[in-house]
Amino acid sequence: MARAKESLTITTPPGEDAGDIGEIRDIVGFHLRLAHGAVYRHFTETFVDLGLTQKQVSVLWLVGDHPGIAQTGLAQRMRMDRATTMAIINRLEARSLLERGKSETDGRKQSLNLTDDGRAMLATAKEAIRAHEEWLKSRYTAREVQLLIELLTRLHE
Amino acid sequence: MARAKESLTITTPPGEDAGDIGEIRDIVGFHLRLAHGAVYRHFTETFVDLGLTQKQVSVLWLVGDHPGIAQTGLAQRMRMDRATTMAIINRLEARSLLERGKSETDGRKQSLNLTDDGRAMLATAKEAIRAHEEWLKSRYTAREVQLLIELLTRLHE
DNA sequence: TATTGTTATACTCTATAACTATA
DNA sequence: TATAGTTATAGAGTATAACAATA
Repeated sequence: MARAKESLTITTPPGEDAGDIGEIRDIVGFHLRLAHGAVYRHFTETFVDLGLTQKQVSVLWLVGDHPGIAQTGLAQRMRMDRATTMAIINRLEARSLLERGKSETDGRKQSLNLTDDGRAMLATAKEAIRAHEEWLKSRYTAREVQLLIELLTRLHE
Repeated sequence: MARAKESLTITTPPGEDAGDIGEIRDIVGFHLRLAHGAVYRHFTETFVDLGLTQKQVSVLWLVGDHPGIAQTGLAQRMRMDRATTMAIINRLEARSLLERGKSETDGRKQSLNLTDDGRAMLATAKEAIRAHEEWLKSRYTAREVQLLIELLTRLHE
């Protein structure tokens, strides 16, 4: 396992005990967090006019693709718990972008659907996503994009 | 550009307008967010006993590697603004894991250093990080790990 | 003027716990 | 008993704005 590659400044600082596992630059989780943060910031800039967050766009998109989906269905696809899902659905419903209905097959479940405003918003959001993704993909070849998606998928599947 | 690969259920749902840019599964940002979330959750489980977050561990690590670093130095390395950095430093200082001092060369800057408790905590945290990283890397070959780091680095450099 | 630290403020995400209604 | 939704609560990260001290 490669380590201490391209060290920035100090490799063995004073006061370092045992348990040294190398440079922070060798930690995958560190790069994942920085990369996520960078993409999150660019996303926020792109979407500041629409007033939508990453999560909200994902929910709109999934509800658009799966009309009548229940909140638990969303939670599973987005790896969120019920309370977090509630908070996001509440905000989108308050803005009249989607609406809750009762499921016909299971009285416990909700049936989520986009409103006309929600569909229009989703179409606009997808255009913004396209620009955002172009910015993101501009640093990769098409093959590298596929590779990155495959590697990332292994982390959340 | 490949699209509509391994579609889950509905590929062309009713009510879909123009501006369709493909499946949400083709969006790099979507996978990046899910992957980050999965790693974040595992990290939280690993660190629940220590009571440290990703950001807090990263800050301890960087301060340990760069004794006397200023808050702006931390902010640059972690891509945070000053206010966010303050909030994290405040929590760590309140737990006596690091301490603020005045810089000798620039009266505006702070000089951050770990306390003895902070060094001990960092050593423990690095052990936990090692286990966390092994869990993460278990799904990759060594070459894929290097590749993933390189691809992620292009997003935040 | 620019930089650094600080404080105040606000929003989002995340998670836990407890409650209600339904299966 | 288990599942789905709901509500309340809390902590953490993120960002903006305004201010004081220093360069």
